[in-house]
Amino acid sequence: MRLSVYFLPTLKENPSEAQIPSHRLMLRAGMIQQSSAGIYSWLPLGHRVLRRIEQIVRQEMDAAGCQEVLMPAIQPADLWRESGRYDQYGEEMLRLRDRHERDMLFGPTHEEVVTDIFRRNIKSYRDLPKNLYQIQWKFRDEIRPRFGIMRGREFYMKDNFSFDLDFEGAKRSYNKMFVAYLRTFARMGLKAIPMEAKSGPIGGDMSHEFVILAETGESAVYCHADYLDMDMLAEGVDYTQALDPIIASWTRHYAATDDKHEPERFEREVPEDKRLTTRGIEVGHIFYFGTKYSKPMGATVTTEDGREVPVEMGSYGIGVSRLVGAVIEAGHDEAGIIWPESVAPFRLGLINLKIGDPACRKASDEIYGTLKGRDVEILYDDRDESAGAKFATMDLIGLPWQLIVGPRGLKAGVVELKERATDERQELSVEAALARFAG
RNA sequence: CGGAGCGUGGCGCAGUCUGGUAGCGCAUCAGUCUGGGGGACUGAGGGUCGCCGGUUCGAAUCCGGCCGCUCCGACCA
Repeated sequence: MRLSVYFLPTLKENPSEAQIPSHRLMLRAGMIQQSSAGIYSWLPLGHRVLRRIEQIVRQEMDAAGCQEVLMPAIQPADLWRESGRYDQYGEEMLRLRDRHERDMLFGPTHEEVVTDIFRRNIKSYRDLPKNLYQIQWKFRDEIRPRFGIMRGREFYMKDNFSFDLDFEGAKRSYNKMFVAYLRTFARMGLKAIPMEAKSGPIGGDMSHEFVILAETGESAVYCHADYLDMDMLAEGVDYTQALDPIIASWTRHYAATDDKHEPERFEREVPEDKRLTTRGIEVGHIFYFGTKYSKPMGATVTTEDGREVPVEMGSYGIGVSRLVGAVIEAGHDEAGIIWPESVAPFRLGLINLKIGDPACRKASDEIYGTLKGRDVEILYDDRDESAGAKFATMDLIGLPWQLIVGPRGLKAGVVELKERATDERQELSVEAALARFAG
């Protein structure tokens, strides 16, 4: 992509409403634009990141044996009356009425819809387990949206639902999601720590929130510092193998969010020098809820011995749009964003320092043409701007690599490669640079 | 929802107290010089001062109502 034609409305100054780095930088880097309170448009750069994160989530869901569906955003109120949640769900639910005076709602979540799909199609234990997921926009009319897309009213979410015959099966599904989440966040370069969370109506220990530690996070968290040093499981996982050892190692220490925190237990179980009290960003939540919806909605299956039982369910959510902010909170400096390669909007930024110089132009065009031809995601700053402006823009949008073509270097037959995260620079020939990225 | 603020060219702000020609920086456009960290100069365009009503000879400024947005708290991916 040539920057001269790319829609990238960057800001030099900090917008006054943005309080936290991710919000500030997303606005300054032209990734998002507010439409109304808690509702944003995603501009090209932001949209690319959103898509990349979405794709990682999708791949890991698929790898864990989930199947993608897409449920309606607008749901009938009757379904919610069946589960008993229509009256119970508060003002966060956006309620609508269609032209026939039917009560509708913009889905804040999809347990009812997915349970309805299940009950209409699955009747036998032989069709279990099943695990369906979707990635789509939700709307929750939050009292106070804030921090840009971190707490929007409209947000992009992956949610999935497991269906099993019995508790043992449900636990297996839960564990799969637990591991899938560890992998998903690790691939984005995030340290997400599974923390005990409010367990809801069923009780037990089958509810975890995955939390990125960050001072700007919304919730207070308490955990054992050793979690920070643990390998985030970047290598492959065989979901047919027992997952208990992985679960065990990730639950062996104390880690809890504010509403589940037990100070006495924290002090008893965690040595003083290992007690970490900080704040965190919740990016995922996994949850076992048994027959809470299947029972009232009549989602039953027939067992091997002919009994009819409500299906055991769990639900699992990842805040996809929130992750964009979380990745920025985890990776930025004074100059701007620092993307991990896995989610970067482009892998490489090419800077032609001197537009008026024929040699610079020729070398830059050649590099751009070659890499683009080999499907390298490259953003080429071919604007007629000063060198400083180009450096500033490139640092702001945070692409992992910058390839700098200037008259000084070209005279010596080299271009400069800069790594955004470390600011390490090396000079190399054009050929070497091409090989480095097209190889 | 309780508390606190803000709304003036695209962005950041001044002007409002004390009514009287709408202003600054950045951005934009044209041109020239530049070109290794948001460069310089010259010129230009762009604003019903959130909306409605009131007071007044005259309202960005005073009064009333409404709308929008932000921040702090209780809820949430």
